[in-house]
Amino acid sequence: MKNEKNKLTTPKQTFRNLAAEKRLRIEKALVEEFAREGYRRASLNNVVKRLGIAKGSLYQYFDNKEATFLFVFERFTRLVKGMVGKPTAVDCRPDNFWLTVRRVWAAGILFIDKYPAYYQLYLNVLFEQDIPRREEIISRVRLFSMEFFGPLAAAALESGGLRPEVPVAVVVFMIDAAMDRFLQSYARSYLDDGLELAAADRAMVEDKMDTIIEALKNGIGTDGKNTKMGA
Amino acid sequence: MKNEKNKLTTPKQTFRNLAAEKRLRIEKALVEEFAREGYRRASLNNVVKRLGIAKGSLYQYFDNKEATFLFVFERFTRLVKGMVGKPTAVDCRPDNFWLTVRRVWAAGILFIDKYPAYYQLYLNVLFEQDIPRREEIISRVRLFSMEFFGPLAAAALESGGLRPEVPVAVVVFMIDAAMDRFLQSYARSYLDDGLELAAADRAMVEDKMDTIIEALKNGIGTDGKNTKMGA
DNA sequence: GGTATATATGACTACCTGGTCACACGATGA
DNA sequence: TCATCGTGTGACCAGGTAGTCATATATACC
Repeated sequence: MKNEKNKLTTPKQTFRNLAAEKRLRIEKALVEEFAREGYRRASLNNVVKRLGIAKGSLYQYFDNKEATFLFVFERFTRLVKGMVGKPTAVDCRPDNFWLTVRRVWAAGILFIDKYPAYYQLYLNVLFEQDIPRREEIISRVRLFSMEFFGPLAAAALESGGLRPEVPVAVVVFMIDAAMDRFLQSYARSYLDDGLELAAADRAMVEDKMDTIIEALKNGIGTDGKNTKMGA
Repeated sequence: MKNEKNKLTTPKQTFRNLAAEKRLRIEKALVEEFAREGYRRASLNNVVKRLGIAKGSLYQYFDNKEATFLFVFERFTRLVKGMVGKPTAVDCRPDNFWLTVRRVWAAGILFIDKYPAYYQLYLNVLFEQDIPRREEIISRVRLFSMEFFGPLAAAALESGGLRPEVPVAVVVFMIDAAMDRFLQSYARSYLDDGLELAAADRAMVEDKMDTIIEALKNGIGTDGKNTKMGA
């Protein structure tokens, strides 16, 4: 996990020679365009127009449209790993599994607040077809969550923190499903079914999150009370 | 709920005069195109080319691209309500809440098997921007599920089938989140995190579904055993 | 100054899109 | 035979796209 050399793409030298300020301005314009329009519909004409630079310049920075996209997506994965990796690296011993879940979840909310365009970009990637190197791209994020929660859940199961009759894959599935849907509802109000996250303030959002985590933990039904105690 | 007159759109008379066989051929070509490409990128040029008819003909059947899309989406909602409405209308008394959940869920799986292109179309609608009359369209399906499960869950809560400290909105949220993610994983293997639904046969898929429903009911944790009994 | 190199430019191409429209076709009825 | 009418046609239009390239400009070194 140390070799960061397996990049998706590298901008041209010309781009790397640019002043940091200009580089950031270009990156921002690109991510905004891809976030708003998705990959296919995004227009580099539009990007250069808003940036006030010539079309040819952009092609001196990147080989083609695909390269611009892979560049901003690479930045996205870095931002994600920076925000999710940190709060969980502190203490992720198996006995506080749910604390970790809560922290990752909260980090997701924070990420959306801080980088809404990047999250939008990610959603577009998830559900648009013909994205360049799609499988590779998605697996970089999805499998990150899977590889992250998987071992954690396995350890929690081992130490009796999870019901033994529920397979680890199902545990990860349910947490991921609830978290993803929650964050999607948070970021895109029209996907909200009744939680009304868009209208809620920070404290209310975290409160709803906690309610859901509790419901994941304890279940929402009453008629299946055969909770076997593990270890 | 009886007046079916509030249609999204109506094709032109010319289309309605067509032989049923040709109508179906056109509908099939349209839904396939929208499923594969989403709304914006879908090409009517492509559709007429594959159908072997002239561009002008299509515009004698529909006013514009938007009308073709709304037409196929309308068919989708009808198909959905036909498949989900039926198995649940049989007996949806509050005491078999989980049975209803299971039936709707299974109907979803069946729908994907039977009309994969229509489901794909739906996913595209969910996550693409600038879809014509988007909010109206999404609410027709999303709220269908919400308005359907909401009262059902409220009744189940009333009769003691659900834990009283979990709000109805959270119950609906969790079931919807798990079900949606499950169906998405089933339909699009690249969204599958570890359930491996694409490689599973019918019995295995239903088995995994049941495991998840059980986990929703009873929870996946062991440390929160304060299950109050309601009524 | 001069020269070489790196960067900026925008008109241009080739191609695609949704939509239009003048016309062709064929059947029906007088 | 002529006229009408519903239907089928595809060249055409305006406008969009990704990508190119000869040219202009700025910078750096001598």
